[in-house]
Amino acid sequence: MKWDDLADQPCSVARTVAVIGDRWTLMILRDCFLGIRRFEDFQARLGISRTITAERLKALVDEGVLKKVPYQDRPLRHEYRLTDKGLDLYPVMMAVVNFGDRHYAGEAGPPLLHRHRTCGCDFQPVITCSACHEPLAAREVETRAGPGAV
Amino acid sequence: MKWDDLADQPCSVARTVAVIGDRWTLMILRDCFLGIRRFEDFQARLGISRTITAERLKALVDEGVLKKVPYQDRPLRHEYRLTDKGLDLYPVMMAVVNFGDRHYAGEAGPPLLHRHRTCGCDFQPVITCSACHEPLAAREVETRAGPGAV
DNA sequence: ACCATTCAGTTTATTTTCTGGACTGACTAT
DNA sequence: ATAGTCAGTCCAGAAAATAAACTGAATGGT
Repeated sequence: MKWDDLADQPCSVARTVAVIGDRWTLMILRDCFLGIRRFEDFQARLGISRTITAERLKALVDEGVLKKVPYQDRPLRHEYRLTDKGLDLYPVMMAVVNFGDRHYAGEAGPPLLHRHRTCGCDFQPVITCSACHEPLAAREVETRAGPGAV
Repeated sequence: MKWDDLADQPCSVARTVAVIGDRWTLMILRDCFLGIRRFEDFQARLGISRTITAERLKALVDEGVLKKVPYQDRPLRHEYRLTDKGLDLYPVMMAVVNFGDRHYAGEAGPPLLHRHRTCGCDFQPVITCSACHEPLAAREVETRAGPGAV
């Protein structure tokens, strides 16, 4: 299978992975959620080739995950910001962070802490059921074909 | 930067992405959560080269996300199962699925439904704050250096 | 005994992608 | 005039992915 064919599968994972399922794309998104906006900053922080930085940013813009917003004229320059669709990736990011914190944090603890402004506490993300609001475990879930199945 | 250098960064996203941040690895994990266990089944479902299937499965085993369990002798054959560490990736998967359902489901609706056995309802995953149990929004969160920072 | 089939890979040659480094172009600051 | 900033593009070589064939251990049929 080719990478682009993923987007055509009747699977929400495949369709999403076709967009964000790439090491550098995920790292770019991490930086976006940390407030990075400019090409040179992505480039410097990631330490990857400029070609890939440019290509991945363009792909994310084409997908509607990021948008280019001008921040100066003469010379005209743009910065990259998360769209509402991009912000919807926050749960994915937090789930990834949480996994890293659990399994790869050193003895010192996690490299970053997250504070919930609303309640003022440092937190871990907890995934819950939209129906009963209880935390979800993989083994408690049954999957079956939905309306959009082939 | 090289791919392997990611794992050495003081960042939980980078460390996790070093393990799962690859299109085919994510697709393999999707299948694991759907109950696929055997090499030939992964291979057939994904339609990717056998080389990559073998290499990715091996990497996931080396990382402790999957384990090889013999299911017959003569000839000795193994199947791949999620470890407890692998099951910890469930929130990541569900977050990815949820994003796909929101943004890439056709008019018919999502291709798969998830039912919470505990409460009996179809659900969407909701990410909440471990402290106040309210749903989390990206804009309500502040990030700062934690104990494991450089 | 012989041949086909299953399963889990490995090998190989070719195609695709990624990399580092140099370069472009519009402008500002000294 | 010269250097510097920013956002890229271009290029040749290196690395990774691909399809397709092959290996090897065993079973099942005739």
